[in-house]
Amino acid sequence: MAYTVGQVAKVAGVTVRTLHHYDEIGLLSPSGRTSAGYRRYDDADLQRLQLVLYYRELGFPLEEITAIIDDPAADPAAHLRRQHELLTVRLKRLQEMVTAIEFAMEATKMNIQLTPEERFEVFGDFSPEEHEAEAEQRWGDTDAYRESNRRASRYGKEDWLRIRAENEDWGRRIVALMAAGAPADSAEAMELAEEHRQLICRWFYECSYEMQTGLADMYLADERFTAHYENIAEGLAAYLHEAIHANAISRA
Amino acid sequence: MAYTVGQVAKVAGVTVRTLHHYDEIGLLSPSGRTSAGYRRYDDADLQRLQLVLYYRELGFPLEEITAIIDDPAADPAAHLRRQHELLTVRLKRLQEMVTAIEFAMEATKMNIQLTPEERFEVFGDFSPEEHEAEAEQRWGDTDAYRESNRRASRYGKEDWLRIRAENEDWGRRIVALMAAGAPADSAEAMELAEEHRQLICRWFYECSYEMQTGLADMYLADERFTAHYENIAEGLAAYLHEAIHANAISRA
DNA sequence: GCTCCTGCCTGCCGTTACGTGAGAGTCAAC
DNA sequence: GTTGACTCTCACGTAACGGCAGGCAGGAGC
Repeated sequence: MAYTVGQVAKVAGVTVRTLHHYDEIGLLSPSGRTSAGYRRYDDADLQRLQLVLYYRELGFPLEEITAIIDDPAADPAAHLRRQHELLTVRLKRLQEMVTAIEFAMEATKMNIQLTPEERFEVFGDFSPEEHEAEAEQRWGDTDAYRESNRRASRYGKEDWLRIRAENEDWGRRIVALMAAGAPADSAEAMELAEEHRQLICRWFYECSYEMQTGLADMYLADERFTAHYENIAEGLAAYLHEAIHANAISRA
Repeated sequence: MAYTVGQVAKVAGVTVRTLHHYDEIGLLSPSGRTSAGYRRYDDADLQRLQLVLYYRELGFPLEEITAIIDDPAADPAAHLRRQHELLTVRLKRLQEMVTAIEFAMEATKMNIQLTPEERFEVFGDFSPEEHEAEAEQRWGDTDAYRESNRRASRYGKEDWLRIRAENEDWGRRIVALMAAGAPADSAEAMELAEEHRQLICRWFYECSYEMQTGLADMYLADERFTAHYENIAEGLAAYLHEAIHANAISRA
């Protein structure tokens, strides 16, 4: 099968100019021409173009792509493996960025200031080791946050006022309970932990017990989140942490 | 806190030249200068830079970024939500590419020719509807394939010969069994289905029963994969399909 | 006071991967 | 046999910097 520039451009989702350019620089020269000088691409050309586009999407400069593809030591399967590897690396990077954004979202929701280093953690010298497992742990599942923001983006001023009111009401009650001396694993405290979870469920995302305990751990582990709760009442961070864990265990 | 260009560049992971450029085009002008003309960036500038870098990473042209950031209707939270959305879109796109590569890998492993359309499916007018659920279903879990190729990339010629031998041995036995008239849900057929799964486990990736049934479905649904098995023996695709399903049910 | 080294400044030209016409020939169809 | 869609080859334009030149700034050590 032979194709014209236009046809190739259409099926591959690139412009004719791009194909001209690739011809110019010798990255992808059509295997033939018609008598009138029209470019004719065949199946092998398409295969090559596919490789080119994948490597391009992966951010390689065209010159390098030429070298990679013309490398006689690399068979098609090797290219696929290589691209697959590179893709998964990029995937990871993107997931890191998503996590960073989610972290920032949670932080601003709590009125927490980020340090410059944290702000650019994901850009600067990214330390892959640390993020690898931690990032996934930190929020449990990113689908949840996706859902959260899909919902949150639709809330108006009224909704936010209502959320705040519910939240403050809950805050007052847990502070009162703690002040009254009820242990964190008492039925009342656990009930308030359950309310905390359901509040998240109702307004933001489906929050499992597992995810809630993850949040609880973060409230203690990250001092800025700790500070948020300690600001409300001394000892609240630890109290809430224990109540959430106790509740999760009892419901399991 | 005030920072010099060099400090900002270092913490943000960009070059000094880039900051100069952003200043030139008015995208990010430092809030002040020293008496000697040195640029002085403050925390607000850093915050703005963070926004810039995120949008840049998302592929926006700088001019557009200027417009987006200077939009008075968008508060910080709105930016975070927006970036989060964009990121998840990109994430999905990347995952699609990974799936496409995996599809191509499986196809070449089976010596199956791809049509031009399939080749560029992921590039051309991507139809989001179709891929959304299907892509995830097709391979069950992409972690598996990641593992597969991490391992496969380390195999040498000897390994491949061995894999081929094991595979052909298995092929001969299932063909013989089918020819002997043993039903697909017989203990012997199910045992060979189990071997099929363990062959994948041993050489490529941890293949759960669920994933194996996914593969089995594809062997029937995609006629090129069907053809592969039908080439070995008539009715083998369906036979294997049923055996795999029967085996999966009995082990559940 | 002088030197040295590092960091910062402002031009200004180079580069990559195309975009965007201009002007002209080509091809299938009506 | 002319229209309209498609193709060709120059050729200049562009975005987002990279890289270098030539020249101050400022603290450290002598």
